[in-house]
Amino acid sequence: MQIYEELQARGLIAQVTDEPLIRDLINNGKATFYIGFDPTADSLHVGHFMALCLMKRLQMAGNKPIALIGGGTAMIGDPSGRTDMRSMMTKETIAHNCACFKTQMERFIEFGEDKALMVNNADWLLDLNYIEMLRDVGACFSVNNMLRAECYKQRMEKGLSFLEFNYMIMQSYDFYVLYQKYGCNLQFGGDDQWSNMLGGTELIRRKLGKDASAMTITLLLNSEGKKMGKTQSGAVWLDPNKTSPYDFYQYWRNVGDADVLKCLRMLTFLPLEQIDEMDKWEGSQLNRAKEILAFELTKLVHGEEEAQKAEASAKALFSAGGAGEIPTASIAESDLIDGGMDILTILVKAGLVPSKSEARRAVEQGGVTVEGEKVTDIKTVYTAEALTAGILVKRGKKSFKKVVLG
RNA sequence: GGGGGAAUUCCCGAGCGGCCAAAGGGGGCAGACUGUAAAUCUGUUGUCACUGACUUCGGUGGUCCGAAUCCACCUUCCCCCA
Repeated sequence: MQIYEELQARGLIAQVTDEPLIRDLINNGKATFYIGFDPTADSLHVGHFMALCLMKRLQMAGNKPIALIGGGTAMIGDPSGRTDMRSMMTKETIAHNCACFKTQMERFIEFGEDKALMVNNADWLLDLNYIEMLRDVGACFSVNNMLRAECYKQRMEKGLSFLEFNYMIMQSYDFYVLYQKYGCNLQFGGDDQWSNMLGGTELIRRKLGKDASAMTITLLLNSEGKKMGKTQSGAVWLDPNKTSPYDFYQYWRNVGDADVLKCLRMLTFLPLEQIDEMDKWEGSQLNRAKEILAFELTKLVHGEEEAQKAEASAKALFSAGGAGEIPTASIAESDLIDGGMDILTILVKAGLVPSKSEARRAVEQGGVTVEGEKVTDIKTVYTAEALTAGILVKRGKKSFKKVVLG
């Protein structure tokens, strides 16, 4: 099975401009492709991870990847898929985010001569002259067509600023620059980028009379049609300081039954035959598939060692017996009152709840356990001795911390 | 440029001088049931020194014994006309 067919079988391909052409390009290693990442946060998240995996897959098939960091486009803000205006980011924030992206990407993709390139569109976008730009490429865009684009449609009701309206032109210009500079003949991106990407192929056709292709990756949606990789507290980050490997593992361990197989196909590098085999599993057997999914992804993102730790912790906590590494929270000696600490303070200090009120509720509702014993009194105090030895505090079914003094 | 409307707690959205920490829904969290799933039911959902106190209703001032509610100015957004 060749790469294009594999991507298709994994359900990764959403839309393509010209299927036979793209198939030929990537199956024969003739593509120089780019994916853009706008530095809107200081860490990559799961959505980016999919794109990086795709880069890797294509690279392994002999194609040349270009990772484009949108230091310039981030100054504008992509309106696609958003119902409200993006808040404008300062130049400093953007620069910082670019640096963070760069270090994270280097862990996944090997950059260097003849391997993969990393470029920043700030390098060409920031110095553009407005009038020249308008005359040069502005004439190639039809406002009528742009307004018909899906990504602007939903913003027509809520309002769309001229600034954001220009995003498509900037992204198209990127493709045009990369085509000329590096012979980049293919663009990848999330499916929400489709119209922006078509803008690029159109621009290249008009300006250079050449054909360039575009292909989008299926957005990872759960069975309810919501984007995956998001929790109530925000995105699932790749940065271990923002989302710990354990939490990362747990996110995937807890995906719904209906989504496991799709995630395995789209996100892991496991052979398709193996995944098809798992497809036959049913009911509680799926738990095994979830474990595999969580382990594989944690391994890809944080390394095998961290994945094993996360898995061991999870097993230790959810099934009796077996000691794994449990996330630890330490308490300072100075926080003790009269040589001890009450349960509410412990919960807050351990980061298991955001406030004492919430800690109180958790205890009152019977959701807090210490060393396997349910805590019923909000005034329960733990002595320094007990804390020095370390106590296992459990809040709800899925949050745990080993709390230790020192 | 002219005219009209809006800004409420995580989100949507009631409230229009005291009975408002603010209805209802969504979401979240916890409990029951389970398979660390889904569905369902129950409780809960500003903070703290929690039968009480404190800080919230875009911002700043003001009226009043008392303001999310009234007034002034400012900021932002939406709609209509040009």
